[in-house]
Amino acid sequence: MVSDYERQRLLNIQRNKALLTSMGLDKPFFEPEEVKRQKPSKSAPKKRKAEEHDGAPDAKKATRVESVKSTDSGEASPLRRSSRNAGKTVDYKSEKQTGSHLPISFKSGIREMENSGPLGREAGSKRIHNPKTYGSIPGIEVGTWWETREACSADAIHAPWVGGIAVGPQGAYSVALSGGYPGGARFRSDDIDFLKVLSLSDDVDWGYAFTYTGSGGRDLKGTKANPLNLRTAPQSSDQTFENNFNKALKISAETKKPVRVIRGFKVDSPYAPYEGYRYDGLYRVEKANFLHSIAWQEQGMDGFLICKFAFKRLPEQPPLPRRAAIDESEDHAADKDDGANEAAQNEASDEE
DNA sequence: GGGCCCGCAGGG
DNA sequence: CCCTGCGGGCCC
Repeated sequence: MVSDYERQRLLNIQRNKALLTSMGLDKPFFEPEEVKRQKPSKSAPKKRKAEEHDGAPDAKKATRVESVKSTDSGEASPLRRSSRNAGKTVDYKSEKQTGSHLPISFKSGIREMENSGPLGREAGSKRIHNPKTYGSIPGIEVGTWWETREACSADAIHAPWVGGIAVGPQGAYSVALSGGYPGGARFRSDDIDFLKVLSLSDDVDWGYAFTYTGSGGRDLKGTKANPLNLRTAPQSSDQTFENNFNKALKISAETKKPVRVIRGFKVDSPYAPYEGYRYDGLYRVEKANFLHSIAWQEQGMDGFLICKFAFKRLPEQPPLPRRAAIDESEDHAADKDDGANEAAQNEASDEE
């Protein structure tokens, strides 16, 4: 049996899908080579320029993942993981620690190195690049992976440690899909615990297009005597475009400035990394939609209004990595029937 | 797993 | 200076 809240969430998801579809973002508009796998000749090995740097296996110090070191030395690291080996997240974790399957670009970000190759920061975590720039950061390739948001910040990809939107005058510099801000939908589970609030998002992620929830509308302050100072709180008011973060994304939709996108492991999406945070390249805000979906108060009937944004990935970037199909069937079975995912699914399963 | 609380970086 | 924000680590 489905609670009213879950029903509303599913409705919101349908709305978000409709939002993307109405703009033609359900079509396989992205890289043709991603779609037509039947061309065996040219698509296979090179693709990632990341592998050019593969000759430098000198992982001096890993920030935190000490075991991600030179065990991967000579191997040509495949871009995608075989779905055969991908039954469990645990498997991936061990793979990550040996590093055997990871392209170099997945490791470059987690190292603090002196001068070996283009990096976003110096040894002492000092930035060499300014995060307040539109577009890519020199030396940081699409697909670069970090353990923490702090590391993302140090490499100038996404400056805020916590915030999801990096604000600039002509639009957002970058956004983080981190999963910790359900925003668009906070639901009470009637089925399990009457007071339990589930943090389920209604956002749709088709990889090359996705919806994004705005900021605000949550009371993070609490009272003077009892300041909440938490990073999560139930939606307690409407979101508006007066909010600086939302305003920035609205401006992005007007200026069409590119926005750097990182996906975090907490995102409920087949395009989310299993661990850490990954730079997925440049997107554009195609649309800023006011009052698109509804978040529900704990009491129920009073919905809060949410700012929704539609993102589209810019062309001529490396293909997006995608979780193996077997994991997705566990995660959630949504988005099975859209063209974009169909193509990506072929991509994911073609290594069998 | 959940609750608490400490940060930082950025913006006003 | 003040505040916030889709972290992270600690504790239980």
